Amino acid sequence: MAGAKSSGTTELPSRWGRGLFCFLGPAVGWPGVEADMDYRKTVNLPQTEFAQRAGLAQSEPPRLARWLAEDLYGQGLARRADAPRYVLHDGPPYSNGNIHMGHALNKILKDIVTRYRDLRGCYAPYRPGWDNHGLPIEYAVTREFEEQGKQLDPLALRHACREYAQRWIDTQREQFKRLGVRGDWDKPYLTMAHEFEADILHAFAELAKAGYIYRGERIVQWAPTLQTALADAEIEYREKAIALREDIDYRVMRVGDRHYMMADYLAETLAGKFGWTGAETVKVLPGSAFAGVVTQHPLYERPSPIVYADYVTLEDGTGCVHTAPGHGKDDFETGRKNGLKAYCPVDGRGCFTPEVGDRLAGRFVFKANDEVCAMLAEAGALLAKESFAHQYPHDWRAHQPIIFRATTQWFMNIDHEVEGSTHRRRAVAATDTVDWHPAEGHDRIRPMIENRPDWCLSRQRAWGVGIPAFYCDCGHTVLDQASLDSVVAVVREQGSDAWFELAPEALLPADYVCPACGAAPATFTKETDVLDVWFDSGSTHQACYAKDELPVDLYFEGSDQHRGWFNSSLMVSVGLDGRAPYRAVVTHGFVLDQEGKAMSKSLGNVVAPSQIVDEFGADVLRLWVASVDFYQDMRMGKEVIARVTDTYRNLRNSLRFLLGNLHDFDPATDCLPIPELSGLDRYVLHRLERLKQAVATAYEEFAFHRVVTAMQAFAIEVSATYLDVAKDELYCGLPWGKARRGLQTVLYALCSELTRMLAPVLAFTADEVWEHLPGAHAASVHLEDWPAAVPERLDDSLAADFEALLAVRNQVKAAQETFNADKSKAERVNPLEMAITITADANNAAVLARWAGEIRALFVVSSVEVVPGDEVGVVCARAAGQRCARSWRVFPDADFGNIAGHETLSDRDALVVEALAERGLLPG
RNA sequence: GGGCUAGUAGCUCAGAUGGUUAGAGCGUCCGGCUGAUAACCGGGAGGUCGGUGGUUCGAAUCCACCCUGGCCCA
Repeated sequence: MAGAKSSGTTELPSRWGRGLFCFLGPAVGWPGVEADMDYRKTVNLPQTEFAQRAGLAQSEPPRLARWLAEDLYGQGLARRADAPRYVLHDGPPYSNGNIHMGHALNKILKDIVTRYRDLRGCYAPYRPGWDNHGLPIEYAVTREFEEQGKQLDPLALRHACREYAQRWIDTQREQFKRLGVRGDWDKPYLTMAHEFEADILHAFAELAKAGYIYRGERIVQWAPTLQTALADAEIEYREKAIALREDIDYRVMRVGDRHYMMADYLAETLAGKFGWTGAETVKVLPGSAFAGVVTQHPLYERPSPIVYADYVTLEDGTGCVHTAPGHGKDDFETGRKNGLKAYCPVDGRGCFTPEVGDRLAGRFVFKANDEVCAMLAEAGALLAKESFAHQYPHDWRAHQPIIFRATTQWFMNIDHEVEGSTHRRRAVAATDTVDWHPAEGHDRIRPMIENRPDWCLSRQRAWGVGIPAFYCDCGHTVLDQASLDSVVAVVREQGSDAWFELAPEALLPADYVCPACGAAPATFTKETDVLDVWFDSGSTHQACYAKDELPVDLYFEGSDQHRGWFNSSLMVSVGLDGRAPYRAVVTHGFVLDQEGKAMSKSLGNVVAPSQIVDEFGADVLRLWVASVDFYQDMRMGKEVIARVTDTYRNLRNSLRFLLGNLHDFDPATDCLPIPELSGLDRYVLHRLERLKQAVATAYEEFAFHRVVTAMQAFAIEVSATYLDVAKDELYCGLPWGKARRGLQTVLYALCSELTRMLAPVLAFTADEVWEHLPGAHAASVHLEDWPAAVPERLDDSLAADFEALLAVRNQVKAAQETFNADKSKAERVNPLEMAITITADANNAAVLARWAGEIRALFVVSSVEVVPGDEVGVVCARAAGQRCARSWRVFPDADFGNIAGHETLSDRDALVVEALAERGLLPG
């Protein structure tokens, strides 16, 4: 209103005066008939600039920009320079694509951890990283160029991949920053950085020197479309009808002049399928009777021995399963047990080689099935064919069926013998020293290490760190200390492109010659495989930390990383340092949709973090992250976010109310010592102290949902049992009086401490609260310390009393409801205007008597009388007396209207108004 | 197909070693307040504890099987 300004503000000495009256309307006569309206202006209502409605989507970006401009992260670390270190090592996301909810969850969880550790006084840096090499990027880039009709040579392809990776790093970096994740965003670690590539190579070189690395024949999962061997992680399984099974087993039957053999159990069924009539059983033999029998291949002049394998079943087929050791993992194992060679007449494109004859040569294996069937039929070896639904492995990029090939690859020997033990046993033992959260994580990774195969490190790709091996014409493979050290040095200088660009003699020491034949490097050829990207990420701890900084305190990733990063890092670390690279590992589950289904593009149920951030703000997303039990899978959807938003608003409003009632409070001069506080004040501080302990424990245990649950429950409880109770004194009491200052002392403690406790989660909002908090404090809540323990606040006997009082209070509330239940609206009595009579047993009566001075306020009624009885009972009535025009409470006649000039006020209120007048603090 | 894991009110979570009518907060409904107001206070309703069958005097808690999800693997 226009008059507000013209009326002016009285020049006042106290903060209180400025705060209270700056908004007052035009001067009004005093006292007068319009007194009711005027008294309203003497009421000390909450004031704060802290908005009720957050508008986070708008307010967060500028706040974030300020943090970054002021290098809040750097400032925070600087103040902890000499503090104990707490290092969380970031698992690098792959630099490809926009971030999804899983990324957001992971980064926010890490941020909560580092912010909490920082608050607790640790030097807790966070250096984000990115995983850059690898097939997905190479594949995407290759396709981009293919669409333009271009094909790149390896070096040009690598450059394009590098640029592509860098673009996504920049995009993801901004997306992560927007979540409020604090860290060294200007100096992330990148696995494609030259130094880093050299470190990866160094890790490989050290393992090679220690004898872990070998080159061997191995069945690999080969993606014909991509023309590469794939890691286990790059395989997915899809249903596909592909199987044709050929036979041998139990019953021998004669049909015409031919004899057949098949599973006895299936014989009748099969006879029907084959349309046999008059087939006679010649003999039934146990499978074991065929040991050593060698058969003739139906198509080629080749023997086919009979072997045993447990994957033969009687569900389908004939009980006789074609086994090709060169083309399947199970087959390969069976072949190995029986000394069979891995025969592999298939090239890298997935096509048959000329070995198999003209009819099949050059044909893609999956398209040759019909031809193979035709050949079998012509040979008289095909009786019937059937299709079966069967899970078959597909590559994860092109989603095409993979094939199995026996090829030459580089490996890490997991059973390498070390110090009288083996690498595998040492790795398993290393997991025993790690704190796994949840504990089942240990049960999950242990069998994976116990059973994992050797690590195939080779990838037939361009975008990666080249495996630094040379081959001499004499047949010798060069991979020794001198050659390795030399290549690492060159790569450290020039990046891993050097491996692809330079000739062998430029990569090797000047005087290097083949150790076997003495030939000069000029005749060497270089290995063309690059390292598996899991080796890159498995080496990050080697690249990011000095030996004396390992192991780091924490790895915190999705539970899929038991097989991934936790595993690969462990392999490298145990190999090089003989121990795990982490002291503790925390894992989280996956983000599902509202119905509990995995999010997928095809289901159309994907919720992107940007959707939540743009509509509700990062703090709401952070609060969601903190409010779920992340050990399990988490659901995300409309209802979930709506509830989180409610929680956010409740917390925000509670803090706002605290701030609003501290507008005239200076903690430096106005705080009261604990003994001078009311019982209820002290009870609330006791509760705050207990909350602080519980919340700290929850943070320590990574149980952030317990942080949120406890804090919200506390906010609700305090709001109903304290803040609501305190309003009369806060608004109407003597502003500088002891009672009100006592309340404010507690309110200040609540605001200051709850905000800091919330800061790791509500990074933005806590910072905003801090701007409005009175008194001296750091510029940002993120430069503060965790609220110190105040043992003097703890008082269990006081707490017991107040818990009893609150139990009585519940009965009072229920009685008040009953009292009004069957009354018309006009007859109902506002609880504040009730006089209640409490019947109480001896124990409760004693407690009520002990706090006689506080129970009227605590029960938020006009008067309380306690009478002895057998059990607690409450009787309600309309209070006798008069309603104060200022405080709206009903006072007994004796306490009302006795102050001249304030006949419509209680004596308490009248005296407050007089006191204000005395100090010249009245409007007008 | 194998390993690990989950399924408690609409939502998010509690519910040692099996034992009174399974709890909390939010939401919902009803009421109050209108001096925290797109707030605040009070009260009520809501659960066959995924299903079935067992063990037991007694099970959300133990066993078996099944269903529906999730991660990893084959």
